Amino acid sequence: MSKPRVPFNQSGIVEIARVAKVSPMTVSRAFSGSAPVAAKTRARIMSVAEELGYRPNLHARALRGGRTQSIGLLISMNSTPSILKVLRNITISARKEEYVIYISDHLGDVASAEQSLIEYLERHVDGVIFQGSERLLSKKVLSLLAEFPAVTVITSEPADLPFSHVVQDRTAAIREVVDHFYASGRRRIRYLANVEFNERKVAAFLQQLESHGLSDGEKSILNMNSVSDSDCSAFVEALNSHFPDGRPDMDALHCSCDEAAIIAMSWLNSRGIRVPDDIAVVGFNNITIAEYQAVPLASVDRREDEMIDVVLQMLYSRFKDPGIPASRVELPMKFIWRESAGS
Amino acid sequence: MSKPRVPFNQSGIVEIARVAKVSPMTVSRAFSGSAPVAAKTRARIMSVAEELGYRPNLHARALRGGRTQSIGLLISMNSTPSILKVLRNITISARKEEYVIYISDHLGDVASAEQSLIEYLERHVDGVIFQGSERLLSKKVLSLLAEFPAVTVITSEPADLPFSHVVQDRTAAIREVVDHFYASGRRRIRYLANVEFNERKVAAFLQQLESHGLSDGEKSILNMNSVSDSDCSAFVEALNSHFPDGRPDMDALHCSCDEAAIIAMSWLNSRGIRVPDDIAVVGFNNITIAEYQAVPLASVDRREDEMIDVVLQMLYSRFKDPGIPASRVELPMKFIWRESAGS
DNA sequence: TTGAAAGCGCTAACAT
DNA sequence: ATGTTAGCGCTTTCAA
Repeated sequence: MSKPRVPFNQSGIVEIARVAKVSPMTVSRAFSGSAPVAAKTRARIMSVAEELGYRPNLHARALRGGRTQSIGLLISMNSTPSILKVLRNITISARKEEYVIYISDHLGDVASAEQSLIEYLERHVDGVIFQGSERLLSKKVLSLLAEFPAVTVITSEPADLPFSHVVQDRTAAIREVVDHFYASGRRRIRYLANVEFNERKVAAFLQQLESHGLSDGEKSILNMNSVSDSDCSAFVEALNSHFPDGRPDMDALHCSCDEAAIIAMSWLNSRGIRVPDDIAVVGFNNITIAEYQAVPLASVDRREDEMIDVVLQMLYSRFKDPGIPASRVELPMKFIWRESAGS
Repeated sequence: MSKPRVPFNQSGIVEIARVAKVSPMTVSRAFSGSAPVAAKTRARIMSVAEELGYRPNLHARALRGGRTQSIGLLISMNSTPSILKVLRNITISARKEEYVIYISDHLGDVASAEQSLIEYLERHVDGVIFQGSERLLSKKVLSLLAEFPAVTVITSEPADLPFSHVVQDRTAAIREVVDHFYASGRRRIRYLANVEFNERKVAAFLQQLESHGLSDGEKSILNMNSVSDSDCSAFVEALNSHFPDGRPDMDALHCSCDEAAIIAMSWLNSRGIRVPDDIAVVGFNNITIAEYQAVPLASVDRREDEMIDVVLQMLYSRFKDPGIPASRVELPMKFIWRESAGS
């Protein structure tokens, strides 16, 4: 934590002013355009600035009380790989609007989320994009969020939030999957998921089974210990432990992520079980290679592209007019049929 | 761009000092520990701060000339999906050390990289992590990088850089792949890649073929128009256009990414061609599901975990001691054998 | 152990 | 069109 003896900015506005023989204020105006400056003066200022390698100090601007042109992202990078696309698109779009992006992972943990938000507050970001489950929206987190000039929340559970938010409902798609299985004559339908992390999805699945009179109950759920979608060994272990004899008692399998589904298809294939003839398989998240598996994998599309557009629009419109009321957009995920789902 | 009439910090150090009836300096000292403060005074200050909801203004600190506790990341998020793990690990590790992360995508473009670096300079980040090909390291970019107190570069081409850097050499692994194919009796070895984006990899591949006296020359390269690893339709198109009759004239195929390899395996499989018996396949990047394909996919591991450790260590050690000389660590990627590569 | 003064770089507001 | 003043919140330096 040593402090540099030399000031950061060897040539600030004051220095330019001195060399160009004008007042600092005129230099400031020449850069910001906040008031007219004689063309000749401006030219002189610019050439001096150029020569001196002037670079504005954004902290001074921020201290003075203006916008910081920065957005804080608080997300989990341990969920879907598709979060990378989200990140990239937000970064690129924000940069076009001259915003800089801070990134932080809340680790699925309230304390961690709070800490990041406090950090963002101390850095006076203009806005925050928060993605996480309802569980993370503690009272404290909500009150911290309320301190930002602009907030957009991305969540999968319909909540009643005082902020603009996008709801990526997953349950409708899960119901679509169950309905599809049912309509094509499947009756022993199973769901492979980490029950702890997927409470709502599991509940929706079970509920939809019941609506068709298929109440195998807990037997329908194949629990697994995966922590993230890239936790492939957990998927294999789950299959092995649920079906130690390699003869699964089911005719349809929905998985909570495509990675699990792909691995399930391999697992079945190597045991002489045909997909979709013997067992239909549907994944989740619609990762790019799903479509290109030996048997194209049906999945559920998150509609991330639409989501990103909406999120950024929400944020930018609040930047423009802090007075507009919080809005809410629903972007339910969509079942994407492909061969693996069967007829 | 409206300016708030109300100052950001409703209760800064000055306000606390007023209420606690001490000087601002004492409050500052109570927080920073830069000088002893009577226990009783400190307690009073802390309780007032708590009550007032004090939150330090990091811009004021930065303006004063100290560290900003921030690191700028300049990378491409459009290359490997494994960049997400890199991002996540850097973010988490940096947070433990009380650094905040800025993220920016250079889009593979020099102008864009320059702009991001200037932005980071204006925000006085303590350090920069740059990942990109040698092509991006223009004179201007290098001189901008030189302005930061700490820089770490991640590159795949051995370069002579004045900064600490990690070299992720890919060519050694490609040579290993070719050698393996050759050793197992394959003689019609092909490489599926975007030639434009993979010049060095292609060169290494061709060179190694020649070293074995296998000079099919340009015929060995199956060019494709993919822009990124998730560009799956490009992979299919490439296969279709190179082998319109569905009877590929080869016995071994190396692909520039695992996604392409997985798709190639499906493509071959659906044409009755067996992997690895008829054609051996090796991917690149060792994505998590590679191992779990119907035929486990051989690949090349990037050693990202090791890389991240080294990169952060380089940065942190320079934070501690700005005087230490730039270092360089080589982490050549490694061929990972699995069934798809054949005996 | 505490306080007073000064200034980091910038710009709103009020002169001229 | 340009200049002057003042202050954002913090911490270094010097003084008590």
